[in-house]
Amino acid sequence: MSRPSVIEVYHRLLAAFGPQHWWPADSPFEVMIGAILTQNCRWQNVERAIAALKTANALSPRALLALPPATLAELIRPAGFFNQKQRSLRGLCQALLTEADGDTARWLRGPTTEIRHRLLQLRGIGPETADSILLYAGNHAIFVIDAYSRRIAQRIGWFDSPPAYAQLQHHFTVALASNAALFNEYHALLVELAKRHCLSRRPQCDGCPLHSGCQTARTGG
DNA sequence: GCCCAGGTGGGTA
DNA sequence: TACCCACATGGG
Repeated sequence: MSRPSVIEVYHRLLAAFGPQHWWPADSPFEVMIGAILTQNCRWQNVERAIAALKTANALSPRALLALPPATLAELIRPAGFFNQKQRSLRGLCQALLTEADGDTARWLRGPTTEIRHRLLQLRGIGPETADSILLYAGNHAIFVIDAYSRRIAQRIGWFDSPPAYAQLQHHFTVALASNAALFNEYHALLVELAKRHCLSRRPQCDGCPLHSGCQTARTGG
């Protein structure tokens, strides 16, 4: 099988890695914060930033906004881009407070497309961050696309040229039942695959569950 | 020293 | 629309 289907890839990854139990966070608000902090940054560094926020008792919209911007920037420094991420975090918290009295679950309740539109209006929140928040904090059935899923899709051979965000999202969505738990698990498995095997920029193909189905394997990478 | 990491926004042609 | 670049830290 040289070009596995969307479903086949999912089953292979689940069989190889097991459930991933994402998102690693204690609350929907922590998911939202993590989604911004992880932008172009290793998760390990995000964990440091979140730990610092916890120590500062700043893991609520009100508490985070109460911090001076410079203090907030200092706390999240390990996650990089701390000046712009500090602005993004404050903007998100401001929206949560004014539109839902700081109640994250309430703010995320409602039609997916409307909440997504609102998220995309906020500074520092693009399609991936918005969809991560919708799926992992709000339990909305929306498929998250990231750099990993793009590389994976291309190396499997689903696309000849790099697909646009919406194009790849559509590719997954039409092939799967609209199910938040499924989308959650699938995206987490793709990230795990990329980190562990042949689909990162530094290919290590030994033991890759897609070994017979990705270009890296066929070209000996 | 160099490349990379669970992106986003602004500028230019 | 399609590129290019700034943003910044920490690990390999």
